[in-house]
Amino acid sequence: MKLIVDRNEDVPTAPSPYQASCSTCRLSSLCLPLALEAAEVDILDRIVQRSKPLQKGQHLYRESEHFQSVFAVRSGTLKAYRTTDNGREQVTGFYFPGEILGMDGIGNNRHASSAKALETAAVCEIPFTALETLSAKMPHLQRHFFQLMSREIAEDQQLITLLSKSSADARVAALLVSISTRNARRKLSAIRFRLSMSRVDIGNYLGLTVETVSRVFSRMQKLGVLRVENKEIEILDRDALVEMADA
Amino acid sequence: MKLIVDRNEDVPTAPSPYQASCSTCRLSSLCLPLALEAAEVDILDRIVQRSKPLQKGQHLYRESEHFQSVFAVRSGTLKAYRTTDNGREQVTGFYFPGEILGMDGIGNNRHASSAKALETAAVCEIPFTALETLSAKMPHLQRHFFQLMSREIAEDQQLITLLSKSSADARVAALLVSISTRNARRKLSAIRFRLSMSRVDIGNYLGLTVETVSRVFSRMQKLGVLRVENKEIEILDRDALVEMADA
DNA sequence: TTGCCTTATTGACGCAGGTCAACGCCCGCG
DNA sequence: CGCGGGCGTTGACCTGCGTCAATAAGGCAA
Repeated sequence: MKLIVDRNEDVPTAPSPYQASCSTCRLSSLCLPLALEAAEVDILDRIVQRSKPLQKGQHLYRESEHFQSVFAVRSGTLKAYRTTDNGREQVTGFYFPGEILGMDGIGNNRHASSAKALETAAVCEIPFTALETLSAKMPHLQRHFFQLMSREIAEDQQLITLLSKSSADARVAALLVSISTRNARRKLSAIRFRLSMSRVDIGNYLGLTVETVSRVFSRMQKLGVLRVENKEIEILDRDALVEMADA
Repeated sequence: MKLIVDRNEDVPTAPSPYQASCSTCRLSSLCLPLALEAAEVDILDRIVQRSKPLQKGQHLYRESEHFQSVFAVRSGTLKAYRTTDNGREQVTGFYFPGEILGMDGIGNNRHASSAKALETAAVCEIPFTALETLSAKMPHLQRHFFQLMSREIAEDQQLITLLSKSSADARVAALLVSISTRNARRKLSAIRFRLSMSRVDIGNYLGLTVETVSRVFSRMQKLGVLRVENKEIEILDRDALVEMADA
């Protein structure tokens, strides 16, 4: 019985602006504005909606809901997941600040996955029809959005390869390298960070059980590759980790 | 030493037209023209290039090659695959007539995978910059292409789920159901067809060994779900197959 | 602070599917 | 038309990871 919690899971629709604009956003160099000129950013800015932060556990959207917007993460982390016919969950991705999610909903006007905040998180909502209209007028934007979608495809293919061919050690190593790299892009430490997702989520994403994930962490710690303290991770030997990731 | 074969693997660049136009193509209802009006199809037509068919084993493009075009399959089957750092191959998809491949190359102007003909195959080449230009002018086309990419993402996510959560039986069942459904879309038999890919390719795609694929086929045959005769497949109990696909 | 509940770790054991090996059957080539 | 090499099937055995279970360690509520 999670009635109380469920009641709390709706997406907030507060209208007030929570941040000035894309042009002042410190993530603009990684996000949608990336390829745009100042004047264009201002126009983009007008269609972007900002709302009050999501609390941990709140949904941004749910699978099979009507698709209307894609979202850029401003702060916090979200996970995307889908529910299989037989009721199990599959985490399909983790999204960090500067990254775009929701693009899997364009194809059928329905979200193909659900998105949930793993911690308090703020997002920018980008109504898709407006983005389309704008894209037709701004070639850079159109191109950039095609590229973002293409990269999502390429990343999914990498995950497919990982799931299809790699050992438990390699999978965990690959995830850690990925998080480390993405942190670096955001000018955060590539060697020390806090995992915002649970072991269950990690296991689910990587096609492993919690127990296996836990054992891999322990093993890597014993080998001196990592220091693990609950959710805090320190990468002691990045080369070894990269090595493990493709074994 | 496969020198002779390799010399034969280059993409043909013959200039002569191998088919009249998109408007007369019997696949136009599934392919890019899908969302377009007659006049628009004619314009699209002008950028599409047709060339001489690929022979079995020939590459359409190779991983990390400069990206220039996406391709629509006109006849035959192709497989897309990537090579991992440690040299193994991962098949990321099979492409049948009416389907588009190569979209994973847009992100970095480099093909993220290789594509190879599994049998004699004809494709239409769609130069991407021209497609972009056209998209900016034809909202239907832009929208349709966004949708195609989005669906590719959603399909990859389904494969991720399959690889992450399903048994060998379920994986094979899911592939057969997928082929069956796609055949139906093309007005071909959904219950009897010829597998254009080898058992190795199937196993590779599904994250299984050849031996396991073979055993699953035998098992399904014994259960009366399939009739397997070399590459010829007959689905005897589609419901059972669908059932198995999400177990 | 205490207490409860969720999350993580560790161990013992079993099994689905990988590995290794042998063999049969297509099919293309001479 | 016969022969050779890849492709597919089947069997026997092995192993990495899942499963089950017990315990520990956070973390949030009151």
